[in-house]
Parts: sequence; structure tokens; C-alpha cells
Amino acid sequence: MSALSTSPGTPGSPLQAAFAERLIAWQRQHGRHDLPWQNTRDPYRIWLSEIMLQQTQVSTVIPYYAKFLARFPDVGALAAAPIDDVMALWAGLGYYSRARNLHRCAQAVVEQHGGAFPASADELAELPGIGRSTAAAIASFAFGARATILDGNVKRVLARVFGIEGFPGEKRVENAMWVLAETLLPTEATDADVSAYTQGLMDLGATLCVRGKPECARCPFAGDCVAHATGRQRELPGARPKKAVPTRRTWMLVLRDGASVLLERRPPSGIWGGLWSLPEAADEAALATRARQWGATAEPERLAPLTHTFTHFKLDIEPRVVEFGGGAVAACDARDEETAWVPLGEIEAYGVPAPVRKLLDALKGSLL
DNA sequence: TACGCGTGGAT
DNA sequence: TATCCAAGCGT
Repeated sequence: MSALSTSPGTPGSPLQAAFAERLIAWQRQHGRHDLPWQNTRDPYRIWLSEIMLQQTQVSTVIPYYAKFLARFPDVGALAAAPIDDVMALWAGLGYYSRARNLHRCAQAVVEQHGGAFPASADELAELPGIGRSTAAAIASFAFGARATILDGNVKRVLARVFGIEGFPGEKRVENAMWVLAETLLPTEATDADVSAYTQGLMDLGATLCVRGKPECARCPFAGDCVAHATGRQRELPGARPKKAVPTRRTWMLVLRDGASVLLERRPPSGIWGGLWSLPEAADEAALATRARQWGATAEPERLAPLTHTFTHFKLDIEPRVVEFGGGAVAACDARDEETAWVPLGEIEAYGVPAPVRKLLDALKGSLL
């Protein structure tokens, strides 16, 4: 007997029937209505925002969203842009496969759908970078489709209100939540505003039913909430299983020619896939060898090390700087598709990982 | 199916 | 400071 089948969220319960109606009423009065991607039904804008918001907080997304809209006002403009321009604009936002899929998706919409996003969640979910939840969000916001999302906000709300045990990242728990979320959708008969319902799910989780200190006193479901009734808000949803975070170490070469540095294009997959970064090596000696191969004559000098923490590992970066010894930049043939000499003042034109950007910004400051 | 994939905000 | 994890997806 699972927790789900004994909870107040059992299909047919009073709350199950009233959930959508109450949520929509709450959203209209207390939800968010002025985010930059709201008050439009333009699928392009909604899609762009939803991709950026994957695993990323609203406050972080806002400036990136504005930059993208200004540079790429519609899906055609984005599809026609070089991928390097897209990566450069995305740099700093993280999860770079999103940017590559964003570009691929724009091209698919232009080439396969005549420039118009398909209107159903099922069709949207076939496009690159659009999974089940994002497809439902776009379909409901842009087209009023009756489809449910299941993001981190919804998982938290469902786990608490309906008392669903277990870590929602676990497949078995997530599947149960998808089933429950489907049953909670407003019925066809009510002719409800599905976009208000979807926004309500997000808003409730983002503004009241937050992880730290949920504001149960203001919650429309407090009277029916399992977590509230049992004082288990802090324990629901179930925590992610702890795992040790490994530490990796890498040596980065700042090959400097005046105020320009050499950047390398990273492979399309893996960490920082598709971005431009400094040449790397696995140890000090290997880096010195690479420096000589580029034409450096002196030994690379130590710069202040930095650490960068990812979700799944910690990276210790040992930067070394050396003056380019080859004279003219053209001498080492470093201007192909994979390498580029970049003036420190033009780094933002390249997609560069956040810690590398910080390192180069500091170097630029020291040269002034 | 579990895991790899970024960065910065919140506590 | 350390830890968690945010409007998830692809493989």
C-alpha cells in the first residue's frame, strides 16, 4: 500500500475535485502577473523563457531573456544566427546543451513547421530541448491546451499537500506524481483558463510553498495539506540521497600576446560543451609542453588558483600565464574553427565558461 | 533507469 | 562556510 493511495489526494476525494478551481482563484488574486514572459501568447517568447527557466531561477533568467529577445526577436532570427552567437549570449547561464538545443529547435520550427510552433504538447515534446513538462507549459500558456507540467514547484506542492513520500527525482515517485498531476487538471467541462492553472502551480510553489519556510497561513490548501496537518513541511518532498562530490584538478594556459589570449573551442558534448575556453592540461608538465608547442619560450608563470563548484563535482583550476613567443599571431596558424586569438576586451563576443570569464576579467584588470 | 550537465541564490 | 537546489532534458 503506497502513501499515495492512502492520502487525501486519492482520486475522488473532495480536494481532488476542488483543486483546480481553488488554485485558479488563488492565482488570479495572489499569483504573479508581471514577469517579462507573461501577458503574451507568443509561443516564441514563452518557449524561450521556459527553456531558460529549466533548473534556473527567475532572477537569473531575466537579463538573459532580455538580451535574447533584443538580438533574436523571433524564431526566424534565432534559427538564422550562427551557433557561436547563440552560445556567446547564453554564456554564464549554464547547462549549455540548452543553448545548442534552443538553436536546433528554432531551425526545426522554421524548416519543419513553417516557422510556427506546433500547438499540442505532444508535438512540442518532439522538438529538441522540449521535454514533457516544458511542452505542457508552452502548450498551456501559448495555446490554452489542457496539459500538466511537473517541475520542481509542482513536485514540492504535490508532495506536501498529498503527502507523497520519497525523493521526486526517483522514477517511481515521479511517475506517481505525473499520474496525480493529470487527475488534478481542470476538467474539459469547466472551460477553465488552463494557463492560469499552470501559472498557479508554479506561483504557489515559488512564492508560498517554498522549500525553506512555507507560508502555510496564506495557502489555499492549508486545510487539506498532509504536510501542514502533520508538521512535516520540512521533510516533504523527500531529500535527494547524499553523494560525495569528487574534486577534479585542471591546469589552464593563458597564452598572452599583448592584450589578446588564445581560446580553444571545446567539444560539443561534456562539460562546457561548445563553449570557448583556455587550453587545458592534466598537469603542470603537460601544460608547459602545450605552451612550447604554441611557440612560448619562457616557462608559464603561476596565477592565483580558483575553484569552481558544479552540481556533481568540484573543479580546482591552476592557471598559468606565458607570453606568446612566436611574434606575429598568424605565425602559429591559430585562427581556424577550433582556436582564436581574442582581445581581452572582446571576450563577451565568445561563449566562455563563467570561471574562465572571471579569470580573464581579473587578468584584464591587472593589465590596465 | 540513473546519471551528466552550470551557475548563482538562499539559508 | 557548506549545502541544497532552481519553471528538466537527453542519453
